[in-house]
Amino acid sequence: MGVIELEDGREEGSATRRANHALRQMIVTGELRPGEKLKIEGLRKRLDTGASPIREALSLLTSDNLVERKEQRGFRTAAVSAENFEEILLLRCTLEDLALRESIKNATESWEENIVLAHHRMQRAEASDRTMFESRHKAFHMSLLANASLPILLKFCSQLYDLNIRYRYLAGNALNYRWRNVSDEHAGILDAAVARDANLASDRLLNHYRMTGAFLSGLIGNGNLS
Amino acid sequence: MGVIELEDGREEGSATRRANHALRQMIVTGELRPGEKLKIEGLRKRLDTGASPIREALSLLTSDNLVERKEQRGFRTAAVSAENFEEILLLRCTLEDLALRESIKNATESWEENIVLAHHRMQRAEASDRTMFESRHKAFHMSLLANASLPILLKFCSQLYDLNIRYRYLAGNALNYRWRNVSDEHAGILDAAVARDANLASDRLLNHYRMTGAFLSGLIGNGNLS
DNA sequence: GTTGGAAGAATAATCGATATTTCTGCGAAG
DNA sequence: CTTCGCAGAAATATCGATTATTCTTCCAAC
Repeated sequence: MGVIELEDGREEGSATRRANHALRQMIVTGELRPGEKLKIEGLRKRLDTGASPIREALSLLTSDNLVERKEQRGFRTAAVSAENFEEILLLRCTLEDLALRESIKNATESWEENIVLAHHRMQRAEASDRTMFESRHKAFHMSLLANASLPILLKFCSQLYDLNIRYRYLAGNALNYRWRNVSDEHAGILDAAVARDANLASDRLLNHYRMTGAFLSGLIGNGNLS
Repeated sequence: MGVIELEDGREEGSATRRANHALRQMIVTGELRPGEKLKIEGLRKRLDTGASPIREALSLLTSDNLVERKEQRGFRTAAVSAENFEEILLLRCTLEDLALRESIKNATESWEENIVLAHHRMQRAEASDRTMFESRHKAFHMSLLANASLPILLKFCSQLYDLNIRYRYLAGNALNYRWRNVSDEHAGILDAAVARDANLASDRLLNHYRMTGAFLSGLIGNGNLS
């Protein structure tokens, strides 16, 4: 399969897929606020599509814990809370530890090349816009895990990643000043993974999450979100 | 909230919810075979409803890993494989261990009563029909975990439970002869949980899964499914 | 001043029909 | 004998409209 692709091309695919991507992005970035009512008619016009694709996309996002549904009274974006954030952090640490170790256990040359590449792309984007950086940041983290032959686990990790990054967006620019250290942390994780040292890589990865997590927890505790 | 409810009442709710339950049940029990094409028109007539509820339900089940979708060529039930089964087993052991320990950590009197009750109901159903037993078997296992204040984790566990039980249905009646011991295992898990001994409860629970898992793995390896 | 409830508006859920894409089978070319 | 490609058929995806439910407002009764 060679090298992983770069561009996403958000125009391609069915209306349902487009709606799914667009809505996920809007929720994750906080363009749709937590707990906000999601009226079909409004979204239909906003995304210039029919009601069916919107409803299907919302159904998908419901299973991904980004949207909540109440029988006969529609959809709204998932609520946020300190407990929810703590749970996401806990699950990420548990599941990514497992996935990363498995991924390293199966290490291959092409996987190694892919994580180096993903890391490079993330670094290159760091100066430019947030959306691009976040997209590549996710790609980097997922690439670390990608070699675990555990598709369900990877799906859980991807889901949890999206849930987590939403809190980062909600915390807004208060987070920016930390990015310098984060860059070192990423390099450290990459190095350990390339060296195929599972213990070190996992330690660094979990530490990376707990650092950012503790920082975000502080913000959340002070009522800086929703 | 008092005591947990018994009957499910599958007629209530919206068409989408009904379709979701019905399709989930049909896939889990193997009435719809693994990899089988799911044609909207056919299901529409079978469940006597419109295309929209069917599509929404299938979208939900896609996120639950029971249905697979390919762009512009519809839905089919998820494939089964030895690897898939092993992954489900691994994830169940990891996640239920976490959930059970957390549940016991938060132990309360009403939770304790609920697991005793759920266990009793399961035992009472054991002689009667399979569907009823399986429904209560799931209720029992989920009740053990229910006291963990980790809703996302519980959702994952519920999802994995459904994925797992599907293999049990596929293995069919080859499984029946084991139910005698399984009954003892359940009692052991319940006792340990009531005694709030997290280590013992988790050991017994995971052993319970690994026993059934090893047995099923044997059948799967011999090509007895799909 | 508060409560209860009915009429109307808004919205969700569902249906039936259409447009678009994929699948199937058959015949012609190589 | 195989491969290619073009109808015709089948199925998916999507739309627009209808039905059913919930929400809101306002007025009357207490």
